[in-house]
Amino acid sequence: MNRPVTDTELTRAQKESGWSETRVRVLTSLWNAGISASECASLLGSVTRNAVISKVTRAGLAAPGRVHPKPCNGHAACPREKPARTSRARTPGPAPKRDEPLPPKIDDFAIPASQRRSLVQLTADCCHWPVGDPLEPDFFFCGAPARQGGPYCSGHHARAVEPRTGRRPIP
DNA sequence: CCCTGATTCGC
DNA sequence: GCGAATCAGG
Repeated sequence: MNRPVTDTELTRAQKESGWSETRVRVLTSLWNAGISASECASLLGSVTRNAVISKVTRAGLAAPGRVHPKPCNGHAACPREKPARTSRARTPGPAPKRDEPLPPKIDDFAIPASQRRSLVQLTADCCHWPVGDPLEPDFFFCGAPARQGGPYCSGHHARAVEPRTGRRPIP
C-alpha cells in the first residue's frame, strides 16, 4: 500500500506547477484515500476537478479502484472512508512557535486548535478550507464538519462561493 | 439545488 | 498530455 501523503509533500505539491512527480504522488495518495476529485483539486491548487479527473484517469489509477467502487455521492449519509484515526498523529511536541505578527482580523485564526487539521488528518467529511500560507509551519485546514458532500463547512462554503464583495466581474 | 466520476474533444 | 466542456448520474 502507499503511505499517506505528508504535509511536507502537500506543501511541495502546492508550490510546484504542472503535474510534477510530487503533485502526481500527492494526487495519487489523496485519490486512493477516497478524497474526491474536487477536494483533490482544492488541496493541490491551481487545478480544477476536471483536470484532476483527467489526470487520474490517464494515470491509470482511475477506475473503480480506490475506496469506493460506486459509492453514494452527494446525498444520503454513507460511510465514505476509514474514520479510524482515534487520536491525532500530529507532532504534539514543542509547538512550533507561533509568534506571528498576527493580523487579528481573520476569524480563521480563531479556529480552535482542537478543530484544525493537517493534511494527514484530513478526512473527506471535514472542512478543507486552507488557512494561512501553505509554506508556513502554522498552516492548517479548518477541520469543521463539512457541508453535506461538500469540501467546506457552511461558513467557508459561503465564502468560497462568494469570492469578492462589493462588485463582481461582470459576466 | 447540491454533488459525484466519465468522456469527449480542441488545444 | 492536458483540461474545459459536456455528459450521465445519485
